[in-house]
Amino acid sequence: MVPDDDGAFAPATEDAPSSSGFLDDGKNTIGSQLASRLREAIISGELQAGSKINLDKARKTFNVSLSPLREGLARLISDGLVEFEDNRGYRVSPISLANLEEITTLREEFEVFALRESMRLGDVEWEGNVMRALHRLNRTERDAARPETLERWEELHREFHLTLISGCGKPILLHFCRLLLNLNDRYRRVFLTRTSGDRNVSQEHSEIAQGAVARDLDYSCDMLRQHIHRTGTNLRKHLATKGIL
Amino acid sequence: MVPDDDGAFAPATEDAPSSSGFLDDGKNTIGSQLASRLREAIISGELQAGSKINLDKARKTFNVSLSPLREGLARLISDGLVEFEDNRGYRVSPISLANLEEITTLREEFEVFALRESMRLGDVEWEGNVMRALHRLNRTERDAARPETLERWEELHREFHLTLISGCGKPILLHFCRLLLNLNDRYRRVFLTRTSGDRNVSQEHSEIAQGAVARDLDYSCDMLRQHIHRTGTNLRKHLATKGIL
DNA sequence: CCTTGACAGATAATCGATTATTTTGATAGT
DNA sequence: ACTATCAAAATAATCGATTATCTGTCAAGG
Repeated sequence: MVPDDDGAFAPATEDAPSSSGFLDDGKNTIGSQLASRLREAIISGELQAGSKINLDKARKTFNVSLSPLREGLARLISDGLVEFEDNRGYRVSPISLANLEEITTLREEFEVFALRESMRLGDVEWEGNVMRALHRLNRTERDAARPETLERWEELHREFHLTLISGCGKPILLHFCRLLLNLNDRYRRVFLTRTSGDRNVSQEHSEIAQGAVARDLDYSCDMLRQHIHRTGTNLRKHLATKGIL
Repeated sequence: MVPDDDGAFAPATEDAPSSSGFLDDGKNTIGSQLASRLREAIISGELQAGSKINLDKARKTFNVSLSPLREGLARLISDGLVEFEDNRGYRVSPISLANLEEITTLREEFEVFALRESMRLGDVEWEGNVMRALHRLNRTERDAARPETLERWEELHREFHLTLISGCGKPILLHFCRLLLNLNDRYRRVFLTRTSGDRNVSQEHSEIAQGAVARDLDYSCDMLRQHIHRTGTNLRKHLATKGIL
């Protein structure tokens, strides 16, 4: 018997760390694979926000049948990246200033709460994971000229933020945070190819992580909140610049 | 009748006040209808927590084909009521002490936050809705001997809590709260047929609502937090009594 | 005994075709 | 011109059958 399953919202077995992939990495069914491909397509902006998803075209594009296509789309609904209406089909969730602002606010609220809980409850392994995630992130160059570096950086950045709060022992909360991070990343991927000049993001991450493993609750939480807030502000500016309502 | 969740994080399509329902209330496709029936079956405990959902049996029970069945189940995954694993199928999300405790904690955190935002941002219409929801709830008898009254009460209770926070102007947050309320209601439906003797729940609701429309932020939030906390404590006791691990 | 592997039955995933619903576009009446 | 109406086309939903995967059982070999 497995000791404990994590109730609702299990950690969604994320992609295996490329290196030691002897454990079957999920992604078995066509539906799953589609979900991944579509998720990437949406977050990267390849599929435009707000646009309708025509099932027939999608079916041909991906060379699959309706069933797995719907299956995949259904998962993206859980992720908040796709919306659905009976008899009207699916569409990519629209973006808006209000939506971005809500995401930022909720991240400040929940991610910070989750960090606090992690610091309160996290064990040594959690600390180790945080430091590793930080190191890997800071060692990765982010060159706007080479898209593949951006993609890699995004992945590690996401991983860092999730690791930071992974010690909180609250699967549902983690699920919510993962969701918000997804939603947020779409804005960054689409609107921010480079960091604003007046920020040293690496250092921000370091400060948060150092504070976290040192269990300096107030400091670390405050840093994280500011980090999230700054990103939100930057994104808002870029959204305005590129003329989104 | 409260229309069930609108798929993704839709901008809070205002629920039609039960009376004037001349507008087609959704529930069009078989998939949607199934989702509702299954949701009710799970929350009411008819489908036991943790149990496997055999597609073939379910297909026969409900007299439908696989496609809409999967469709319906997919929505319950978004609701956190069903879990899924590739090639292993679906199962009703298990319950546990840890799960209940997390739900309670998160409700205290999120729902209170949403209430505060509602008081900060809600307009007069919101106030009216709150008072109406309170009135309807308090006017409804809850008789453990007659299950239909319990069901009705649950519906109005859920409606009250959602209305209370409906003024916050944050669709994603509302979605999260609705989800948590769903998960929480399952515990209450299964384990609490009557209110603990030392509580006057009607009065608790009244105090919260009165404070809310009076914009007494600290008071109302405090009352709500205690309200949620007490329910959590009661449920925990009953869980223990009935011998759940 | 315990492990390993192969078979068979159960179950989930997918497909191609069919049915239902919505949208579009043309036509007739005011 | 403007709206209403209806048929045709586009699109979504569903079905029944087929294929793929998993799970349990049992026999052979260690």
